[in-house]
Amino acid sequence: MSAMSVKNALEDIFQKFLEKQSLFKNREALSHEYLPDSFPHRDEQIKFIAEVMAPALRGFKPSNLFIYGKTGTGKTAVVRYVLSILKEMAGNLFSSLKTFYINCRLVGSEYRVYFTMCSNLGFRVPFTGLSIGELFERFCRYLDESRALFIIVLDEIDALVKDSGDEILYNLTRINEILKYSKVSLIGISNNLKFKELLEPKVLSSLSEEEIVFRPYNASELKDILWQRAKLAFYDGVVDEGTINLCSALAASEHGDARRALDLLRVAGELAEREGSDKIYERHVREAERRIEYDRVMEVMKNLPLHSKLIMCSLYFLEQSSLEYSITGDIYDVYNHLCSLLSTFPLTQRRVSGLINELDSLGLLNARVTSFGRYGRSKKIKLAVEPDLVYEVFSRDSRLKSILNLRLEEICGSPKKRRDRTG
DNA sequence: CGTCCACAGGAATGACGGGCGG
DNA sequence: CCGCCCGTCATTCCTGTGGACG
Repeated sequence: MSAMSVKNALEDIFQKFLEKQSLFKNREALSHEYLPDSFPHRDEQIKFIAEVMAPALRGFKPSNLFIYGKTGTGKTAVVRYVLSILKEMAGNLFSSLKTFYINCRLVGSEYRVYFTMCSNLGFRVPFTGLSIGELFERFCRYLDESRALFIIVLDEIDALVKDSGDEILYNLTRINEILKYSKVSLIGISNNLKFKELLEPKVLSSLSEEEIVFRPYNASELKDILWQRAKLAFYDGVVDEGTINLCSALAASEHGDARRALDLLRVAGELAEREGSDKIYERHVREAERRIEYDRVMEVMKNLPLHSKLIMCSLYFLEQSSLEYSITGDIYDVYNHLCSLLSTFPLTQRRVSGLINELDSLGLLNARVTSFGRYGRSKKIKLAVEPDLVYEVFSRDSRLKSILNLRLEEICGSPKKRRDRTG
């Protein structure tokens, strides 16, 4: 193709884009960060949280609050909304009310939580190097110097506790005993209920002086939410009843995740727009569903460390055999062979077992412990994604593409005798 | 009913790179 | 520069275990 015709083609694309009426009036209204000014079906929760937090307006410390509910049930949005109004009103009064919002999954460790809060206060601390005790003392000092009422929101708090323990919560719940001029109140947000079992009773009772549950939305509630946003996001006539119904139904079947529903609608809108359609049809929603999953898996797999990739590869090979599922030992065998093909030192089985669990929680494979009686106890493992996807991602990896076209027998030498596991 | 497989998964420990304060 | 502590990843050693088989 000559340079000229490339240019023409591009101009054509841009021209068509300009001529086309966009379907979106305001794309932002469907994004995760968008804070609407009303929350359908969350009146009760809003009222409750507001009542718990209200004492802050008079400078009293609100009770600690513990919130749980699955992803996409509006916990984060509602809390942020209530706090933003609260701060607004506090600003009109005397009071120095400050809030921290920490997403524990992103922040990750006790140290980094304190670090983040210190930074938000405008104090510079080394981002590593201090002992936690030292950092905590400084943090307390800064809080006291600020002479304010602090509300600390710890979102996805279960992630923090799961790999850092509940020490940080213990410290934060008794921080008021240390502070002279400031007060701290905590809001913990958790995705799963079982989180409570990980806490010591003392911490738990202190953290959840008040407690509230966000139930998943059902399909009809999701519909209301989607309509609210769709009217903001799209021009009239772009979405119809059928589109909204389908999005809500799909999201409702996955534990009523509103975020999911909004994603579906947004991506479906983008697909429809790109196609030049004047409205969103069912096929766009269906395609959006595939697309979202595809993107997610691609993104996660692409960024996997080498050995996790090798584990995925091993499973990919094993699934080409007639076995109904694989177990840890199978994977470790193949994995070992792959390592020697790539002249890499294999990790221990203990570590591989751990990595398999991590891949499971990433949703790339399904692993569940099963007893085979006389034949031991292991994990039944299956791919949770399309094998073609595995192939596609790894064929772009310079280290892996050389082995990806091998067959199982070529890797393990003679086909290993395998116990019958069908049925 | 006990045995024993093939691991699970906890705990302790270590290597390593980063970054402090002195 | 040193000594210390951090988080992360990995190893080593370990005890625990559901249930088919004998």
